[in-house]
Amino acid sequence: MVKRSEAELDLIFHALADSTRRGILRTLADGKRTVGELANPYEMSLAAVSKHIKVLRHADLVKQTRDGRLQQCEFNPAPIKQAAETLAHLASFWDDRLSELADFLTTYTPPTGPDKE
Amino acid sequence: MVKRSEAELDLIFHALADSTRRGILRTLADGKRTVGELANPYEMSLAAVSKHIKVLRHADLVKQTRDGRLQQCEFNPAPIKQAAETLAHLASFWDDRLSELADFLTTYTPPTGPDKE
DNA sequence: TCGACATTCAATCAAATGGTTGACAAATGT
DNA sequence: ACATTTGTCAACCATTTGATTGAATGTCGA
Repeated sequence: MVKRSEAELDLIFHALADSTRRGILRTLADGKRTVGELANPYEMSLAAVSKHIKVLRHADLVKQTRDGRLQQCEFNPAPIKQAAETLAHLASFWDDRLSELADFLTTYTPPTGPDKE
Repeated sequence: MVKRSEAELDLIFHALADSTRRGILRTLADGKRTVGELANPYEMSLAAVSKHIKVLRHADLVKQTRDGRLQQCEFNPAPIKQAAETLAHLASFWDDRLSELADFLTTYTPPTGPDKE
């Protein structure tokens, strides 16, 4: 029942509309990663990946914190809920399942990645 | 379990990343509409809305058929399934609910709109 | 057949996107 | 102090997006 603005949904869906960014999110779903670790699999420059991460941050899908000279990125699933609500409402069903979804996501804690806390 | 191409997901999420297009889909979720009916609520030109619908068609979210001199637009929820699967997988849970979702969507028939069949 | 209606197409434009490179900054190691 | 590592920023470029307007297409009704 979160009051979701259309502008937020724009940011979220736009962030998801790129396979590189979805790939980053899939990696982050497994746990925290540094920007460098996230950039490694891709052919493009580090700066390009950094910009993709910035888009994800702007959509609040990724939280980033400095850890020494590393930037630790963490998946934030909360906006996914908004996206899922939108899809669910579009299909106009499933609203009973939605509360479970919301509960799960608000209590979700990502697994720890290969990095040390 | 359908293995979907990243390119398709690009199209689907991109189509969803615009509030006008989401508005059009919400209207269509209620039943068929003509291009003109869909365009009416918006300030922008008919041509602009026509192009938005084209984007939705390209993502296979809308089917369009000619009915006399009218173009009837119909919501196709199947791609929503792919988007939902992606979100579900990102949150890495929920996979048991996914089959219900898939079943629902593949058998889904939209309600009839204010137009006559 | 003529004209009104419904929609698309074509040309155009400003703004946003996604990529590059090089300069910069912050933390660490020697 | 100085160089290295890690990442961001700024400038630049090509392409795409989202909008407009006006012409073109197709269909119906008189």
